[in-house]
This record gives sequence, C-alpha cells and structure tokens, in this order.
Amino acid sequence: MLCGISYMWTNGLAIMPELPEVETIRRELHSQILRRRLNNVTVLDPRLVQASQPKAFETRLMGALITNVARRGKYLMINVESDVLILHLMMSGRLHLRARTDIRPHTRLLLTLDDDQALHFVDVRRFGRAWITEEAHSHEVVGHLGPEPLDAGFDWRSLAIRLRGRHVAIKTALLDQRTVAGIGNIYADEALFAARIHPETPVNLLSPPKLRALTASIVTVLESGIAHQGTTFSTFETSEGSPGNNQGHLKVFRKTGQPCPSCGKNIRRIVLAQRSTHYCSNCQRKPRTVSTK
DNA sequence: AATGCTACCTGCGCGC
DNA sequence: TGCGCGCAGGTAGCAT
Ligand SMILES: [Zn+2]
Repeated sequence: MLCGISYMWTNGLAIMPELPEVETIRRELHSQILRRRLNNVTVLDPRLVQASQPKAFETRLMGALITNVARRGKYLMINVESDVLILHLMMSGRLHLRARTDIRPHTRLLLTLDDDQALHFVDVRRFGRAWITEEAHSHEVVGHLGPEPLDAGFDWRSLAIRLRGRHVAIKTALLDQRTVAGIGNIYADEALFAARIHPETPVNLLSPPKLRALTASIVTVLESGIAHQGTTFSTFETSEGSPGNNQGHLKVFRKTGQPCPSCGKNIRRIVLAQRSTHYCSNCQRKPRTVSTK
C-alpha cells in the first residue's frame, strides 16, 4: 500500500525506526541470533563506533556468545557474555541477516556468526551509532531515558512527573526521549490525535484527565504499531524480510489534506520542533489561553 | 534549568 | 535531459 509518500531508498526501504519498529526488529533478531557466537566482528565505518577505536571494538566482541536481545526506547541491546552491544539505527539504519560475503553498499558493521551468515548493519545516512558497555542501564546513551511506555509501571503519574516544571509544547516533550522513551515523529502525532490533544498545547496546561488520555493513547498506538510489525512507506523488510504494515493504520501522520477519520475535516500540517506535525484542528483544539498565530 | 536551534548525512522529487 | 535545491529524520551539543 502506498500513502502518497514518495521517498524511499534505492533498495526500496523507507522506515523510521521508533519503538514499534525497533521492537519488531528485536523480536526477529531474538529468534535468529540468540545463543549464536560472534565468530568475527568488522567495523567498516569508524564513524559508527565514534566513541571507541574500531579495533578495540571488534576484539571486545569477537568470540562472544549472544545471550539476549533487548531494547530500551529506540536502542537495541545485544547482550553477550560480559558486555552489551548497544545499537541505534537512527533514521536509515537497517539490520539484515544474510550471507557474510553478500556485502551491500553502505554496510557499516559486520557481525559474523558461527556459520556463513552475518548480521549486516547497513546505514545510508551514517547517523546510526554503536557502543559497547558492561552495564547497559547506567550507560550514557540510555541512562537518561524516560520510562518505557509499555512497561507495567507506566501510568499518567509517571508522565506527569517527567513534565513537571516544563512549558514546552506537548509534541516537543514527546519527542524528547527523557519524557518517554521510544516515541518519534509518527507515534507522537498519532498519540496526540488519539488523545484529542493539540500538538502545540503547553504541557503545563494539560489536565490530569488529558494526561490520562495521552498515556493510554501512547500505549495504544505503540502496541498497534508492534501488532502491525511497524510502519513503512514502501517495500519495507524487517531483518527477516517480511513487511511491516502499520502505515495502513495511521490516522493523521502524513495525511495532510485528507479527511480526519473521526470528523471528516481536513488534516493539517504544521512545523513544530523543526518536525512535520499532522493533526485535526477540529478534534484537537488549542486551549483558549494559547494565542493563534 | 529549560528551551531553541543547528549540524550531521544522503537519496530522491521537484522545478526550471 | 540535466542540474541544483530542499526535504526527511533523531540526537548531541551549543547558544540563549
Ligand atoms: Zn477530526
């Protein structure tokens, strides 16, 4: 299914990995590489491991047994015996399990397994990053993250705590990973639509009932995304090659000019926090105290 | 402390 | 047909 979206890579892939996409990849990887051994590790682009020397990075992982594949927000965590390999795909990072010799353009990292297969980290835009740490929870890149929205303990109070003392637009706050981990541009717009909250609403003006609604909507849209194996705008492959199809379930994201599925009014697009933002001006009203530009 | 803005990077669509 | 511009995205880092 196409959504009038026309940009994709030459290999036909166009996803923006947020929590549901990373979780989909995590589940596939878990079934594919758990208890496999890393026979070889090759850093093809030093930029990927900026924080460390490529050689040291490689040797630290070489020969290690993969004991778990986990996720924190949008970060993928491949546990080996005594270390954790943390990966962030950013926008264009992809993981493919395929023949170790089948190296395609833009491959940045090769994790060769104990057969002819390798996990290929392919990243056209080179924004993706990789780290190795002994203790993932306190690591610099995940230590500051907000609560996991799909954990049992996530409720409107934990959201309220993270918004305390702040005055930014709610969409800006949702894109800030310290507020809630894993929300990106797609699911921020979808969650705000589902909760009937205008994206420019200052967070200090959100009542507890609105925060409750938003909390529930965040959980709903993320779970829906996972249930549909993530959002893609073209011939998306997960690492196994099966397509995600959550794009067919989005209500407002990149639906500018199309009728709101709730009221029929045209979906609007604005730029907020330097990001495309889509909403229904009828279903998502600005509080009166916010002046219209 | 909180917030805003830019750099980073590349392929593709669009307009001329 | 060819070229160049602008867009898309998440995060770190810097400025205010
Ligand atoms: Zn509407």
